[in-house]
Amino acid sequence: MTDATATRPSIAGEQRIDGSDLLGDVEFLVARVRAIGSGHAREALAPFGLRVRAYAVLSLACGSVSPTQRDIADFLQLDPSQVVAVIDSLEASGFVRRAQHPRDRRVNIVEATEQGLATYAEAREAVSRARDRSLGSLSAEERETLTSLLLKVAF
Amino acid sequence: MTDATATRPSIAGEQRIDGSDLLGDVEFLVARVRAIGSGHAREALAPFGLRVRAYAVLSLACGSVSPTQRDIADFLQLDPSQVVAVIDSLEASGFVRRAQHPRDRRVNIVEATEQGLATYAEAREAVSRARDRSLGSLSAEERETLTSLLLKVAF
DNA sequence: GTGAATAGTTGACAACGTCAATTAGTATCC
DNA sequence: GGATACTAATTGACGTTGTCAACTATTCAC
Repeated sequence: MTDATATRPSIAGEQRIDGSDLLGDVEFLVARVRAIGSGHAREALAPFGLRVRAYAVLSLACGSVSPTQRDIADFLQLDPSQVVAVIDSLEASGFVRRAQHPRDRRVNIVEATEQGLATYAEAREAVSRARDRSLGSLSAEERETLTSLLLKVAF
Repeated sequence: MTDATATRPSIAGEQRIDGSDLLGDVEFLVARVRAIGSGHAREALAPFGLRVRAYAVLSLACGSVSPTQRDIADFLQLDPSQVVAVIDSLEASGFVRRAQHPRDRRVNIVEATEQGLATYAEAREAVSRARDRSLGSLSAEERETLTSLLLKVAF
């Protein structure tokens, strides 16, 4: 009776699931870690009226080079139509604006407004704290290692 | 003209996006890696009539202990109603069946059929090859490290 | 200048996530 | 042993996300 599983009806003598092959499956683990992390990030961003997706776009808009919508779609691996929706909402919130490209009238450049920059600075802190919660089981060195390995896979 | 970016209209003298803070953001990287990985997995699983989600459930059903639907929901972090839908489709395909729990008639035990086991064995290989593509930039040792770090975060 | 390609936009549709309510069965507590 | 609380599975609703095709305006290439 020392086992918390005793009250739940599983099969074969109250034996728990073992995850079989999935526990060694990087893709499964990545999906699970993402679910955990984006859940925390979502909570952290809610007070700012931002979702995870919009935060990522705002982050790009706040970078040193204002991106085009196409840049954003490529970088975030989004369909261009999704970028439209996110920027519509960010623009409605007053965080970014669409500006003309100097030499190509097809192109929109997404610039952060003052308000967008200020909000991003705060949101960034909140996300950072959320990250600390998600990665609490890792040492600083492990975090570093994880980041660099993911970076290799991601690009 | 040696630069492939020269044909695409970006801002500030054809300078590319630098990703700003996102490149050091574990959550962003995880999301991106997941998108890449599940894309490959989806392609690999399509010939079997399986989606990524259904493959994960089938994997559990093919494990040493047949799970209950509740076990599956907990392990995959799904709402119980989503499990219903996935098992409905797996059952319609003849890959699993719902069996009675010996001591609790509320509970369904999800068992793989012969066909389910056979299909899983093949699908597993296909997923493994897809994984090799996704993780091609990592050495075997790095893959091992990545897996164990993700495991620490995931559970 | 004509034809091919690209940026952004709109709309449609399936898949996914979340939540509330229902039904059937089991456990608890008096 | 009977009322009460809890749990497993299911259904249905609703908003979000992912994917795709089509369209317009503009630029590029020959």
